[in-house]
Amino acid sequence: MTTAPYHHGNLRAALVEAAVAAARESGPDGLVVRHLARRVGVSHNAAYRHFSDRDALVAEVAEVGMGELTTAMRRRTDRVPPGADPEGEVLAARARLSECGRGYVDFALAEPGLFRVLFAAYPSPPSLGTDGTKDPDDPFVVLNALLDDLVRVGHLAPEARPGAEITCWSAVHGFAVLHSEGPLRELDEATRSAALDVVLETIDRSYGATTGAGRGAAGPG
Amino acid sequence: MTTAPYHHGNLRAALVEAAVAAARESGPDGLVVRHLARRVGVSHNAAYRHFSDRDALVAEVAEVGMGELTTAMRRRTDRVPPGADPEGEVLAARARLSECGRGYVDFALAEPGLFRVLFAAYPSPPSLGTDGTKDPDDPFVVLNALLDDLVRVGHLAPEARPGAEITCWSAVHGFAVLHSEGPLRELDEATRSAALDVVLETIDRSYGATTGAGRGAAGPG
DNA sequence: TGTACATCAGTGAACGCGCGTTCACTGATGTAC
DNA sequence: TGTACATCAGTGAACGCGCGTTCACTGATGTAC
Repeated sequence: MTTAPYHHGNLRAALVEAAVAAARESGPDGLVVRHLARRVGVSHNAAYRHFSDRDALVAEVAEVGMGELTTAMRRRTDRVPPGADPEGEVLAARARLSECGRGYVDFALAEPGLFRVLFAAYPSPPSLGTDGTKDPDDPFVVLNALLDDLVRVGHLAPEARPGAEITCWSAVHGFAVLHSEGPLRELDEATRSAALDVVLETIDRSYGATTGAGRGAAGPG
Repeated sequence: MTTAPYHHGNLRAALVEAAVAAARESGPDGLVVRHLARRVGVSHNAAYRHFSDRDALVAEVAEVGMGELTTAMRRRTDRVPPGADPEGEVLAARARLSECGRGYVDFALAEPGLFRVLFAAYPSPPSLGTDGTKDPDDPFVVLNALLDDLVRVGHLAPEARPGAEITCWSAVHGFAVLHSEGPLRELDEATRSAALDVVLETIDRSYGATTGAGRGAAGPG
């Protein structure tokens, strides 16, 4: 057991790591500079060598969280097998949209603290629409790509495309917020899962109806 | 100008009023016992004669906010003229559901602080489903009644009724949260209004598709 | 290879602030007799 | 009608806590010569 060296060596990274852990445990309120410093074994003002502000540290945590959210979404969309024929492509595109929503909710329920930090510190509005620079780690960019796909394969009518990103985001975000730490937090797992299915089916059915594909196709998932 | 009497006379009500005003201005963080007392012209611990806790005061504010939310919803649904014939009844029921959502969003955007208090202090889950005691001031009860109507007039298939309340709530709540103090808070009024129309049309179209009423009917609103 | 020195990453103590809550107390009120 | 007294609604001071941030400082590091 060596005595602790004077220089930490990687204090900045250690602080971010501790902050992420604290955010997971307690959300934004857990991001207390003094606690993080103690957790890392350093005096409570050493953090100011690496971050100008508490806010700067929070922003870093939000960025990590954003990456994890994107990962959670992609992990699920990537599991959808690509369609073999045109009809299969339609099914795959629809499934990907639903899986994307499930990934979002999964993350919010598995990491409520990180999820709250994300939206407490969310930067100015993300790139809306499909033009402008696209940050591949922005969940909103991922969603837009899936919706474009849905138009491409002919499930969603082009006239119904504008605003679809906000509709999907709203539905899934609202579901996440209400269930993660909101009034529906006590729902049992089965009811919650069924309710999410209903949300996703409702959107899928609506989009199918814009192209007349609504009747008799397989549900999402 | 008379000198202030020793007894306030109606301190409890005055504190609640001040608390509601503070919540409107600054959300949950504005509910500081000491500030409210000063605002009412009373020493900072007099509040404890009327409220056991800060939490008790917050709960009172949440109740007032809940009432205002319900009012905002009903103000809009009540403005929808009842249908004259069966077809008109369908249109009216659909319009009422959309107006209910608009009322919810209206409130969240007009009173972001109160809205946040509402959901920070929301009690255990409200009555789910349609049975159990119904608090007429619970927004969730209002929503459930509108959805039941939609089934009654034949627009929403009975099989699609379960879970519809969570779908609608999620979509509208997510929209409200994202726009009220979330990442979409900077959107201009026209874009926002159009986006809300899209959300409501998406749900309406989906419900119409459950009974085959989807094609060619008038949109919501 | 050795040394002076600038630079950087830490430390300990303290500032200034604000909060919820409690304590012992006082002024006002209203009621029993 | 008058008075003693219980009760209630206030007050001022203080407790205990925790926070972000700053200050003057010290120990370690690495580089120019």
